[in-house]
Amino acid sequence: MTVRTRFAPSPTGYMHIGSLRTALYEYAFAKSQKGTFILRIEDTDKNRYVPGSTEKIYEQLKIFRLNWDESPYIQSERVKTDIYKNAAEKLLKDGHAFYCFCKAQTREEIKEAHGKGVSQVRDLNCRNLTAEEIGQKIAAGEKPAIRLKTPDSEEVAFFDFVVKKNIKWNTKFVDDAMLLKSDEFPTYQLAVVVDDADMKITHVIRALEWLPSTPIHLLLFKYLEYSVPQIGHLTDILDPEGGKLSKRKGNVSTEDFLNDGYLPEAILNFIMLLGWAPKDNREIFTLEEFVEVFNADGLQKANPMFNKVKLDWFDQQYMRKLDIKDLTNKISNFTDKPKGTIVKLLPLVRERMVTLKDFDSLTDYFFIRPQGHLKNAMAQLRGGGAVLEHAIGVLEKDFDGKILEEKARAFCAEKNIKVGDYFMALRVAITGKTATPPLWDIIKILGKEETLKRLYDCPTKKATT
RNA sequence: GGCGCGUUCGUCUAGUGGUCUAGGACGGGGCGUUCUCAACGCCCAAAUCAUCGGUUCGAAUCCGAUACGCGCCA
Repeated sequence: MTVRTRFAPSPTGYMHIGSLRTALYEYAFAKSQKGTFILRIEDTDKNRYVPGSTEKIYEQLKIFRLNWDESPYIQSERVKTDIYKNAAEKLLKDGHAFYCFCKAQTREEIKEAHGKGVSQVRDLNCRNLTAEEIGQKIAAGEKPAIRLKTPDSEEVAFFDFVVKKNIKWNTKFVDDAMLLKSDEFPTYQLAVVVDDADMKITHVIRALEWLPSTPIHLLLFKYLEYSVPQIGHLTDILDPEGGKLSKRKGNVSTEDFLNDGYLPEAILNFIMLLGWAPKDNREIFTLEEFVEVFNADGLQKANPMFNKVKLDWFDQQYMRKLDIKDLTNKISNFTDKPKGTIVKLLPLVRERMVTLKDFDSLTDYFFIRPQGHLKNAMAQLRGGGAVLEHAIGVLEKDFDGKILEEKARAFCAEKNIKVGDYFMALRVAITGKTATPPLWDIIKILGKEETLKRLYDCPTKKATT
């Protein structure tokens, strides 16, 4: 049997980094077994639907190269085929569901009605209505919803192939889940089961947060007479601040990271290892390599914490792998500088960049002459003024890196100053910074005229004292 | 509150009864190279394997309880 996995996001605005990871594992699981990976948009919850987000999901998956097979399945369109309604009616007919006429309640209302601490699992109002009562209500124009008639005390269980454990529940703790709303739209619970069966999904891989609704699905699979797929639950990514990774604590959407200048390959590689590990400590994987080595055994069961510092490291690794042309193109999305300029300065800064965004801040001194703060910096350097005068003398005569180096060393030896101090004085005078690429590389690009102008503009006299 | 899942260096993890004085990576510290930074090379610190109890000749590895974390329901 061919493996079929699905990525089933809800279009609620953006692609969460955790969703991307789920998609990645689903993709890798299918592809590693020459299987099929499909995409299903779960958009039956009209309240949570955000226009444009379906397109965003397509776009993001493409950026990360998680290409799905078959055309995407859209639940709101499938509603029109009555597939969910038919399933709900079958359950009704077989006595596994009941009509519910209760008004939809908000969380707050339910809380108030039942008091805190009381878990209301059974629907007492409508579960036991007689056929006659139901008939009257419908005749009176009331639109019923359909809910699952959960058995009172049965055991439901399944083997989680990720957690590698048998997990079971007593149905007395499983609620009478809403299946079909009064507008005939299915809830997540019904739609997911009907679709996984209809699309012949062999392996359901989803986040741990769905584990508690699994007993409902298990009952539905049974009552609808579908065969149950393998089910496995993935860890949730935790925020270093505590709790699940959430929007208000920082970046969570894949777009956020992309906009911050991280390369898709780096993000993907980082995500791979947040919840899955190989046996051999290897860390760098392209998507293809990952598919090659991926297996469910390496999936973790403890929630990992999102550690941005490691992401930075991955980004640096991938940035170095790019050739100048690719890197230039990518950087040009994050700076106003023309590509010609980027190409020229890139060799000086590429080892120093962590993200694509860093180009501007690492090269700003090429475009902005160092200003007032320079005085302070200069004053701290012993003999700074004399150094600058010396350097000016050398550069005016010979604009050459080798000669500058030689003469600087000779000068330092004679005046008994450190070579490091000499170049630091020059560095600060020319760039206004204490950390830069090797000085001559910068001077060469600035040119003789600009370099000398910057040196002349320094408050050498004051700094000498 | 109820139900469920989890727990190895700060973080991601290797480890599936003796080979573990617990390995790797990120981060941190140090040294080297060096005009600074970065990069690179070498080295170091860092886990009583959550705790307690049990099984066993022997446990990070098996079992139980507790604690803590995370989630779901409402």
